[in-house]
Amino acid sequence: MRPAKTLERVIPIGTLAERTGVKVETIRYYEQVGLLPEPERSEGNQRRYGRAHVERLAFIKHARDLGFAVESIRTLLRLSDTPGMACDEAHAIAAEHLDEVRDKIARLRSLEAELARIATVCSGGVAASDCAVIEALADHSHCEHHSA
Amino acid sequence: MRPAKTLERVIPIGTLAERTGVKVETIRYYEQVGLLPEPERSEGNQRRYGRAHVERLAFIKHARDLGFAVESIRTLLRLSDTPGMACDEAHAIAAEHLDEVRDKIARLRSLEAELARIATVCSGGVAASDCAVIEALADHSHCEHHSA
DNA sequence: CTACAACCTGTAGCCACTACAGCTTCAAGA
DNA sequence: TCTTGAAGCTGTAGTGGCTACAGGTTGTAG
Repeated sequence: MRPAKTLERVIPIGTLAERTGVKVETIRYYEQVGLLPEPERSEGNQRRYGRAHVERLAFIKHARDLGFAVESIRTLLRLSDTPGMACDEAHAIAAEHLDEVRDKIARLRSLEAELARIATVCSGGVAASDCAVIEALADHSHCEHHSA
Repeated sequence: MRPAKTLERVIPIGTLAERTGVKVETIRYYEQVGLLPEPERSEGNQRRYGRAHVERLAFIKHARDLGFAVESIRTLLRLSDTPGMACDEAHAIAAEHLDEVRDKIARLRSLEAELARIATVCSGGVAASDCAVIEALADHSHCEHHSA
């Protein structure tokens, strides 16, 4: 007897989407940009995926969720495909991305501080000519933040 | 005698760019999407800006630096143009944006934590088959983070 | 008057999708 | 076996907020 549906050896794109949490259109996009290898096709030209695709797409999704750029993921996948290759490069990509994330957090925190200041002063209800939000945006003098 | 160049009443786009820190192309873009009103033109069809444009562009730049979407800025500008209008809306926009920024910070912090974990374990030099970065991305099991 | 920087318009590209139009295929029920 | 409707297909265009050209015109200092 054949295995239950959720354990089948080849699955269509919709099932792959469900199983990985990646949308159908996004899966086709990943194929188009060369992240996901082209799968076999049914007689009627529909994509049929196997276990390897599920794993690879899960890898991609995990990396995307962590904010890695598609270009970085391409490199990470290449590294994971060549097991003899040194891990230095993967480590460098992760470390660099971590730096970027930390930078982004720092910048957002300074935005948060200024926004909080602006939003607190103005509690609404006043005429716009006196609105602290508008005034704060119009007047750049007493703020020391930097461009994004 | 005429005033010094930096104090002139009408300025070309390049000077406006210098004075506000907004690139020439971006200024034209803001005009195109209706954030900055169309200025007068010279006889030769070149844009000539006045004091009001400098102020409005500074407002826009400040708001963009704070991460406000162009659409929000459009509303904020409209509010600042109608001085009788209540400030509630401006306050709501700022408060909502502050919420978004805080959300973003929270999400980035959880990314940071996982990236730090991944990057620390793997210090490079090992073969990719044993690389903690690759493994962590391939194996989703011991991580509880959520999609972006 | 000449040279050259600065300006002009319009279009295409960036990232990582997302949405749609207009078609074909698959699979389950009658 | 036939029908129906969900799911699949390709290709194109749109998102946001710019940025980067190409190929021309204007402004201005020497």
